[in-house]
Amino acid sequence: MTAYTTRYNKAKRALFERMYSFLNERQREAVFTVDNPLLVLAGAGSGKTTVLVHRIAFILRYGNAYYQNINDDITQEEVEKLESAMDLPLDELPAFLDGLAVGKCPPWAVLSITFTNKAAKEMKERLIKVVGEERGAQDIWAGTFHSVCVRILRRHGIELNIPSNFTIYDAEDSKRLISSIMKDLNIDEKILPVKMISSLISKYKEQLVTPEEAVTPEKDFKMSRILRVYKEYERRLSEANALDFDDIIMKTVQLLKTSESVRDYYQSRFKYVCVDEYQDTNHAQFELAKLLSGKYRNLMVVGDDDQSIYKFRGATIKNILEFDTVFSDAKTVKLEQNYRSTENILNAANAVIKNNVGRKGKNLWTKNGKGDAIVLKKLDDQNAEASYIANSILELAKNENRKFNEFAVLYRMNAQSNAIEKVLARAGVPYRVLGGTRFYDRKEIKDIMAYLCVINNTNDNLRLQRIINEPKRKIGSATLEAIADISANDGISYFEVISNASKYVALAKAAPVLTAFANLIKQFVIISKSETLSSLFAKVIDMSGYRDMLVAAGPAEADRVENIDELISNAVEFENQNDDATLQSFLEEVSLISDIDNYDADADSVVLMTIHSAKGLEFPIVYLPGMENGIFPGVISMSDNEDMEEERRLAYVAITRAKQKLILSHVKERLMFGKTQYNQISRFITEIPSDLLDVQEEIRHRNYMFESKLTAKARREEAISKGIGAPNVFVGKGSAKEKNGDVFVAGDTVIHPSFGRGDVLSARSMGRDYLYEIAFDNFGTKKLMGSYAKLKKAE
DNA sequence: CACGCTCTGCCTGCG
DNA sequence: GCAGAGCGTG
Repeated sequence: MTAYTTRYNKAKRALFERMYSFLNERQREAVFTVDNPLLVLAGAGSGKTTVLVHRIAFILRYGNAYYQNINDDITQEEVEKLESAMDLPLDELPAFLDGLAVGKCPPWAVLSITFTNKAAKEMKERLIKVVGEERGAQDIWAGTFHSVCVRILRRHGIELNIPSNFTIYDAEDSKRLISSIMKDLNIDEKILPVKMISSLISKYKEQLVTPEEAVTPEKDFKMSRILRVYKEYERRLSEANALDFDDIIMKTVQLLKTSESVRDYYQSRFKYVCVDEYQDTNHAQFELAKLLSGKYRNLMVVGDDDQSIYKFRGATIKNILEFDTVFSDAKTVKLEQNYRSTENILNAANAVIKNNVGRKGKNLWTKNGKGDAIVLKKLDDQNAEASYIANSILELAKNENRKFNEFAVLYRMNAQSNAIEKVLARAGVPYRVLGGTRFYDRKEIKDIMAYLCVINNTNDNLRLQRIINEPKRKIGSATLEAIADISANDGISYFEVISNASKYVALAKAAPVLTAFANLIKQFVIISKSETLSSLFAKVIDMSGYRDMLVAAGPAEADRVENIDELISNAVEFENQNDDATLQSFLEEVSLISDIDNYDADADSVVLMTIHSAKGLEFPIVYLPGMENGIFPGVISMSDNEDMEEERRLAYVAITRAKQKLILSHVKERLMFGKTQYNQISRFITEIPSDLLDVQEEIRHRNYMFESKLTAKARREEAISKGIGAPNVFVGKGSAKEKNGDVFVAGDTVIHPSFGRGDVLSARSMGRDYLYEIAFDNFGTKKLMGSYAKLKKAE
């Protein structure tokens, strides 16, 4: 080693630091730390995704070039060449540094795991930008925990006796299954609620505990019954060739633990593993990450213990708090500079979160300047609160020339959205609601999906049971019980039983209808093999009689008809986007998507969602209604200290979503679940130093709905001038829709053929139609679908 | 077996 | 305030 070697290594680092001068020092450290376990504690808005993306790009291009010292003999000439490179133009540096790469890694050897599809998609897009397609950005495995595991299980699950065409049961399916098991085992749902059992089973699976491994105190009667349900639940899942969401992780862990060849395959493949939102991982996910990175041990986890808000579904903050104990050679990097919010907003967030005991401790700071004071508004009731938000949005849109997509209204629970939605509609503010009932959770969609699941996998007894009498086919509970008995005795699926219904004495009476149903499904199976997805969907909807059933129900079910049609358009879309649009791949994609994945930040409308859904997002202006004890923090968490800390972390997440303005509000009385509550101001507000707050009160002691200084006509014109046209954009799948007939907005006066004159209170886009709430002069307020109502404009 | 009535319970929710 | 489950009746 010559004297030049030290100088050489130093110059090399200086060059990399220069190349990454757009990052701060902490961020650079995380990017350059490539080998061994790494924990990045990334505060809200600290550029965590930037670090993840650039670190992967760095690994692919330069390997461990920054920290790997050169020990060979270095000549004076070589040192000087390196040192003079400091004068190179910045855009020539990356190519120059290629010569210094050490142990760079192929893209397919990098695995990046996130929680949501949205995060995975964003990650992929940014990788393509930074890494570039020519460097194989496409080949990086970037997916959610579930998509990664499903991929592994489809390919290797057979080693655990999981056939590759398994179906996935969502939370509702799994509750139905539990409920039917409890009936069979004669367990009273009033003593042991389904909800409780399902969450216990989920907890076991998150802890990787099988029913056999679960230990119960001898005399614990309840526990022993729960375990009996768990055992039977497992049996029926495997009989139906189905996995629930927890299984997807648990079985993958089991597979990696038991099969040496599968474990070797993945461990040798993944040289680098990154896990985002690590604070949200549960025990099973921790084991999975540990297993997948088990050979090279280059596991990087990124998270923020202060943003851990999913304890209730099994996330354990322990994973992050104990990371450096489990991996004793782990390095920890803290990102505390915030690039998102103003100082006032950050100070408020810091002041709230510092009341938590169980945390690593971090203090966010920013160079963004103080910014506006945080507004704290007190109002009469939830309607006044909603009106205030609507007025405030219109005012800021006008005075500060804000676009509607700069605003977000974040609430603790979905039930709060109703009052706000109504008023926004009246005020002509375009908005979208995320969350609540997902498109694929709607009954009619789940029914049609159940048909498709049975067509794909006739062993799926649960889905078969769901649709066998939907629409009505005169197959009642007595027949179903007989089918279940035969199925259990002969060890064959429900479908096999009904296919041979005439063979069984117990089914003699129902045999004709059962055979007809079995033939219908068999026909669908044939169609599924010869025709396109969309044509299969259309035939299922029509030939099953499902559409006729809805149409016969009249206008009340009009929106359901729209939804099943929307499902067909989704199939068409899916065909356009995928070369191999099989039924199996469609079902899989659908079972792994969520609403937030459809959030489109570019659409110009105010967005309403829960604080949970908003994690990872940011908005210039954020409203937080319902800052009241009993709402936020929620009533259930008020008695438990750990739950209270989770609520406080949720408050921290909520506050740190805001970039420029934060508006908190609370009300004197609130109508909720049909009851009036009188809540005190949220304890989290009292934790914010008062000098950060601009306290305003607007108490009128009277019932109060949206009042605008603008007339309905002026509001509408304003809305149209802003390019909104029709007032609201519907939830969920956001494809542009053709509307038939005249379209009305809140404030219009219309004539209905039988109800006469009325005023449109709200208009809501539903599929290709509109749902109007109309106050008729003589018939009261009614909700009508535009295409059925035959409305005419009055004037 | 289907329909309509009453009763209940309801936070947050990844995939 | 609303949806889904349970129950009684035709």
